[in-house]
Order: sequence, then structure tokens, then C-alpha cells
Amino acid sequence: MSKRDLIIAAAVKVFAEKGFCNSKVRDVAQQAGIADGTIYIYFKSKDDLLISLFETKMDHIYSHFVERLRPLKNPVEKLKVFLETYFNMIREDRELAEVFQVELRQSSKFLKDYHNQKFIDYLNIIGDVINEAKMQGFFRDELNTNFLKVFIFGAIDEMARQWILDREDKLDINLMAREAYDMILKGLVIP
Amino acid sequence: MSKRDLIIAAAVKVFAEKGFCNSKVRDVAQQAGIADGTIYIYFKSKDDLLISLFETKMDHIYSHFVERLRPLKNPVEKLKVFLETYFNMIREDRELAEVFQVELRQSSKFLKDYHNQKFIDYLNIIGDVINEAKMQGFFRDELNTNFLKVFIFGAIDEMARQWILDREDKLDINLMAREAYDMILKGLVIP
Amino acid sequence: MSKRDLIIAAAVKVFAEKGFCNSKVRDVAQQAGIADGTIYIYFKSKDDLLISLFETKMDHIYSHFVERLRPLKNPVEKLKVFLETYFNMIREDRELAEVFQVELRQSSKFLKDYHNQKFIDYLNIIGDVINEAKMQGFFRDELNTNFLKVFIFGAIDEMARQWILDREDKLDINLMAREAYDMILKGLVIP
Amino acid sequence: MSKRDLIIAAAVKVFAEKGFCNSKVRDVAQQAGIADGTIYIYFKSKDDLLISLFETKMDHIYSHFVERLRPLKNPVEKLKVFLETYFNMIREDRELAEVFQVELRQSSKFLKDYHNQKFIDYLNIIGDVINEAKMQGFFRDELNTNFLKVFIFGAIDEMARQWILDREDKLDINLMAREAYDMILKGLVIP
DNA sequence: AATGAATGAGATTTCATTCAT
DNA sequence: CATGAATGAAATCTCATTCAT
Repeated sequence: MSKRDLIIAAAVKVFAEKGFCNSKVRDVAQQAGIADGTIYIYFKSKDDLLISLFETKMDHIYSHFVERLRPLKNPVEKLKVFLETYFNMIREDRELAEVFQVELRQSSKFLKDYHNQKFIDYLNIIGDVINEAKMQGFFRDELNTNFLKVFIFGAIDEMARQWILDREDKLDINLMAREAYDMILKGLVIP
Repeated sequence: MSKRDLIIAAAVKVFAEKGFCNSKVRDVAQQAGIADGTIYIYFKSKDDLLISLFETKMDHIYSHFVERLRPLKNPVEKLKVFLETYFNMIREDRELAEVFQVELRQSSKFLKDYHNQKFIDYLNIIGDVINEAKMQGFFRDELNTNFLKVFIFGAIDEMARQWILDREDKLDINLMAREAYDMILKGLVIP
Repeated sequence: MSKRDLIIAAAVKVFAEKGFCNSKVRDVAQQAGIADGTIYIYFKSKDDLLISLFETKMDHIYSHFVERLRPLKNPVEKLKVFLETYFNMIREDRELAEVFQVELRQSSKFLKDYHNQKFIDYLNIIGDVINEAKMQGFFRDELNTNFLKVFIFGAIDEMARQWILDREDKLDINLMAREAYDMILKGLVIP
Repeated sequence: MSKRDLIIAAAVKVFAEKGFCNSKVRDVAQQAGIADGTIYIYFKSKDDLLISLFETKMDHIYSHFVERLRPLKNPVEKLKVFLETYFNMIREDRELAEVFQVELRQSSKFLKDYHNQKFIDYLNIIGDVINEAKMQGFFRDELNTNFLKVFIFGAIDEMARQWILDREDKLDINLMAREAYDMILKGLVIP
């Protein structure tokens, strides 16, 4: 692992635990087992470390989704794979998910001059899958596409957050993925 | 308005704009039109100001929900009123909603020794309405109650966030409330 | 003395002793008997402290020269009074003179966005006296006015520097002023 | 050019532009096209680089003056050649002159344990020429030798500085040398 | 000899908090 | 109660210097 990646990994761990604002550059350095100053060889500032963390990880996530979804044609299949992939990724790197859940949300507000294009691209993947499924007649025609997208994203994101913040490991994320899929497909209420 | 409330109102505005960590006590004082030191007459510390803000506002919100929901018997009616009340409150105080959306989420992480009971109580209102509806046979029996609650809460919360962050006022929050209700009741997919 | 002036006085002492670059903000604070942070209430940065020091002192110096020279008509008289005033001021505040001799010279080079107008105004006082004397036929007509001004300014400035840097107090500054006047008026060589 | 000389040349350029304190060792290394660490093979520290720069250059300057002045007997001739040599050297290496003008002046203040003997020797050359001329009856007998020396040195040094800092190249240094000679020999005022 | 990544001491600056008025 | 100047601990960031390669 390159030293840059080492620092990012340490930052994910530290930011996940204490939040970006409460983390000290020194915390990250200690977590990485390097000197404080070394971080400034690879990143211009603490803010730049967070942004770089976002962009680097987003690139991976984005590619991963694209790779998994590209071979699929059936929109229902895509939706299923999307949900699986989403929850799997959360499971594979819980700390990263924690940073994204909390810090990414407010990044646009607090990081000057940072227009979070990578995150927008990522959200569009989800949006595209849902849009596509809707256009192929899978979702109810009366629904506003934009609200539908937000509704689904919010629902699964909150489920993911529950698991992320569940420090006692009571929750089964695979089960959650299946339930989410079931709720989306079969609806919530008895018809 | 008492000076305490004045400070809380100023804090809501400032924290909404810049986030808690990036806000200075001086910013809040200036927004309130008072001296820095005055804040320390009413609050023990900056952290205490945030916690007090949460608790004070939570009390209002909690009472408001209880008041609206108490007279109702029909769980479907309750669900509808709950959604209406939820989106109305967001609309009535966008800045407060913004603070809650972002800061409340991470509050457990950086506020030492603060177990956010008021927020848990508030979530339980939502949970109770949903549980009640489920137990009365309104929601599908196969669904895990805990996941259902989280799914719905996440969905509407994300819709609310879209409106909160929509600086161009393109979105109609009343429409969003109706759509959310529709999605929950009629499901997303064509049966 | 205002706290601002107290800090400037401390800065003069510290900068004179160690030079601006080698002086720490903490040194100035300790010299002033205040906390480090207090300096930042009155000055934006260490650079700003130096610039403010220049401007504040320059204003005094400028006014002082103008006051002394205004009532005079005779250019020779002006020149004499100018020289007296110049050396007197150096004697009255040796440390300030030291800062000006060394730090002011390089300030334009190292302080970003600082065009040292006050120093230019001050130099013009000397220049004007010399120009005036020249135009009234006091100095030799063949001499280039600009070079003449620089020649005289350099000569007296170097004499002042000798005294400033003379830590053993062997030199008599009043005598130096008289000698300078004599050299200028009677020339250096035997006619 | 040896690597040591290469580094000194780079240092002259960098120090002239930004001043010693504001120059980073890295700047010098980049200017020289070498690695940071290489500088430490040839010089013990950043301070040592400045001192070595002074001493090396001083040796050249000293030898140069001695060489030019040794064959001459007539003190007036010596004075003339001295002035010519002085201004020529300034012209030949403007950046070096810039470093000497500013950094040499304050070197005693921030370089620990450095008694700048080479500079004193160099000043003595000027002093000796002037003293000699004075003793041979060229300068007025009433003048204090020490002040005379300082007066002349300051005058020509300031003239040199004007040219060094004249970024628009409006000044003619050869003309300045002649004028200085004229002012010294013929005096400033109309007899 | 040359490199340049890494170090870490130390500098500037910030800001929550106090307290004399 | 209210003020806001003052504090000083602590944070970010810099950079001269080292040393394994």
C-alpha cells in the first residue's frame, strides 16, 4: 500500500470514530504510524485530505457499481444487483461508510470551493437504475421519478446507517438488503 | 422572546449555515446581537448550547406531535397526520431542520456523555405510529417491524432533506408529503 | 499608553534586537507582558504588526519633520534643521531607528501587497529640502538633483547607522550631525 | 563550476529575491537543480551557507580591489579607481550586491558566533584609500577621518542601492560613478 | 557523492472561556 | 445581568535537517 493510501486508510478510521472536525491531524498521523509533517507531503491541508479521501474512494465505488451493473439488461435485475452491491459495500468497509454517511453530507457546506461532483455522479448511478426501471414500466407510472429516486435512496440509506451505527452487531445486513428489496417490490401495505 | 431563546434562535441560524464545528461562539453572539460572554450566562459551554438547543426544540416537536396524534384512533389516519405534521414542521423552520439533519446525526459522536434521549423519544413517536399501524394489520405482516420503521423514516427524511437543501425553491413540500403518503400506501411497483 | 502602543513598543524592542524574521510573536508578547493571543486582537498577523509599526511611527516622524520645517524659509536653515532633527530623532529612539534601518529596507521585498507609501513620503521630505536648496542656488548647478539627494541621504544614513550599531557608545551623535553639516556645506576636499 | 559554487550562485539568486529568512533551503536546491540533501554535503546548515557565501564572495571582492589598487601610488588616482571598481562590481553582479546590501547588514544580528572579519577587511580597503588620501592632504584637514570614511561609504552605497533596486533600468551606473566622484572632489555647494 | 522522503520541533494563529468592570 | 478585552491551551502547518538507498 502506498503511503498516500496508508494515510487515507488511517483518516477513514479516525474520521469515522470522531468525526472530521474533532479529529486532529496528529490523530491521523499516529493512526498511520507516521510523523505529522508527512501528511503534508501527500496532502495540502486537512481539508484536502478529506476531499482526497472522498474522491479516491468515490472513484473506487463508482467503478465497482458500473462494473457490476454494466452486463445487466433487465431493470429488475439491475435494481436487485444494485441493492446487493450497495449493502455489500457498506458491509465490506463499515468505517468508510460511516465517514461518507456523516462527513460527505456536510462537506459541500463546509469545504470551501468544493463542488462534490463525484458524489453527484455516484447518486446518479442509483438514479439511473431507478429511472430506467421506471421507464420500462416497472414502477408505477403515476409516481414522480425524482421523488421515487429520493424515497428509495433515503430508505436504503437509513437502513444502512442503522447497521453502521449498530455497535452491538445485532443487525444482519444481508437480511436488511433482502427486506429492502421486498419492500420496494411488494410495497409496504396489504393491497 | 427570552434572551435564552434569542441565543438558541441565533445558534440555529448559525449552526444551520456553517455547521456546529465551524461556528464560533462569537458568530452566535453577533447573530444574537449580544456580547460573547453573555452566552455563558445562559449556557455552560458551546457543547451545552447545542445540547440545550436540541432538547428545547425536541420538547416542542415532541409535544406538537403528541398533541396532533392523541385525538386520533385510526392508524391510517395517524400515519397521514404524522406525515403531514412532519413535513409541515420542516417547512415551518427550515434552518432548524437543517441543524437536526446534520448535527443531530453526529451528536453522539462528539458530545461527550450525552445520551440523546429526547431524540430517541421523538423517533419512537414515528416508530409507534408505524408499529401500531402494523399491528392493526395495516402493513404487510411479513415485514420486520424495525426495518419497516427505518425504511419509512429514511424515505421521508431524505425527501425532507432534498427540500431543505433546495436553495432554488423548485420543490413543493406539500406535494412531497402527498407523494410520500401515496408511495407508502400504494407501494412503488405495479402490482 | 494604549495596549496597541504597548505592543508596538515591545515589537520595536524585540525586532531591533533580533530582527523581524528571528523574532517570535511570543517574544513580543512576553516583552509587552501580555498573552500571545492578545496581539491578534490588535493586529491581524505578525506581518501586519510590522506594517502597522512602520505606519504608526512614520506618521509621527513625518509630522515631526513637517512641524519643524514649516516655519522656516531659508533653504540653508532648513537643511540645518533637517539634519539636526534627523540625528535627534535617531538619538531619541535608537531601537526604532535600528528597526527602520534594517527591516524597513527589505519590507517592500518580503511583505506581500505592501507598497510602502509612508516611507516614500518621508524620503520626499528630505528630497524636497535638498531640491529646494538646490533650486535656490545653494547646491552646485551641475549636480543631478536625484543623485545629490541620494548622496546626502546615504551619507547621513550611514553615519546614523554607525551610531546605532555602536554598542560601546564611543560615538557622539551631536558631533556627527555637525560634521555632516560641515561636509555638505564646505565639501570634502581642499579647494 | 564546482557544485559548491553552483549552490552559492543559486543561493545568491534566491536570497537576493526573497531575503535570507524567507528563502527555503528547498528554493536554493531547486534553483541549483539539485536535491535538498545535497546542500548539506557542502554546507553544514542554512546559516553556514550564508556565511560561506559571504566569505567566498568577500575573498573575490577583496582580491579584486587589492589587485586594482596595488599598482597605484597617487591617492586621488586610487580614489577614482576605487569608485570605478566599486560601481563596476555592483553592475557586474547585481544580485550579489542585493544580498550584500540587505543581508550583510543584519548578519551580525542573527548569525550566532559570526564575527564578520572579511567584511571588516573589505571596509578597511575603502577606509584605507580614504585615510591615505586624507593623510596626503587631499581631504580637508579638519574632517574627522572616521566620519569622512563613513560619509563617503554611505553616499556611494546608497547610490548603488538606488541602481540595484531600480527595476526599470532608468539609471546609468557609470554616470552615477562619475557624479559621485565629482561630488566628492568638488563638493556639493557653490564655494 | 547524491537523493528526496520522512521527520518532528517549533512557529503562527484560533477561539472557547473567564472575569474585572 | 451584561460586557468584551484578555487569556493561553491547542491546533494547523512549515521547513531545516537527517539518513536509508
